[in-house]
Amino acid sequence: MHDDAIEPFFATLAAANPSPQTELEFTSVFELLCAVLLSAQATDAGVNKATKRLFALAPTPQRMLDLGLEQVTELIRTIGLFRTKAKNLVQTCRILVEQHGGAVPRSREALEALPGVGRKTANVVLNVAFGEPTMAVDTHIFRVANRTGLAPGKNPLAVELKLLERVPAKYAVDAHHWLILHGRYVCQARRPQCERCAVRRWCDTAASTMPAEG
DNA sequence: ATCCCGAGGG
DNA sequence: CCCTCTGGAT
Repeated sequence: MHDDAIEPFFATLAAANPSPQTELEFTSVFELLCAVLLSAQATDAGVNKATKRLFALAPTPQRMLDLGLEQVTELIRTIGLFRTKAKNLVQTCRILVEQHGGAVPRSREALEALPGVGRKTANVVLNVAFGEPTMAVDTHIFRVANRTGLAPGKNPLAVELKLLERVPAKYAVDAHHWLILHGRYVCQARRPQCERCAVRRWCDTAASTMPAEG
């Protein structure tokens, strides 16, 4: 993708969706952290079903500790990787209570020190909860960035760094949501919906495989 | 590089 | 059946 295409690319996504948001359901920063931790290799819809049950009984770190690992495991059983995630959730709650006064820390370093929280999860929390212009490169963003030529890279970190240097500052906070939603509903993994893609005129892949518009 | 791991869609 | 879903730890 040419440098000159980046501004209109994001302007088009912005016009179609002025205030993009996560589709994860939460009512506090703690719940956001839990939902994002659970969302690894899982759909938002699936996570929302589980967190509806989980947050009803454990809306705070202390309440989740009181609930215990067995109960937490049962409540999130419908999500993939549920055993690992349950352990990570409970242990994360323990650290929040013992080291952060029951609050979610605001630094990348403290977030990534939580079990089950890596760079991508920390980036989501920093962006959604604290408004920082981070690029949380998930499966969607990795695919869209490479396919379109917006920010090609062989691994998520390489894509993230290229996005940070290439996305205009005015779009930096919302960019990660635009790219996710675009990947989820239009630029899908299996069958990309190029026919109804608003930004195909700037896309490397669509340009090489589809006729020019006329 | 490999493991974890259920739900939903094609 | 197969692939995909806002990955992280080893």
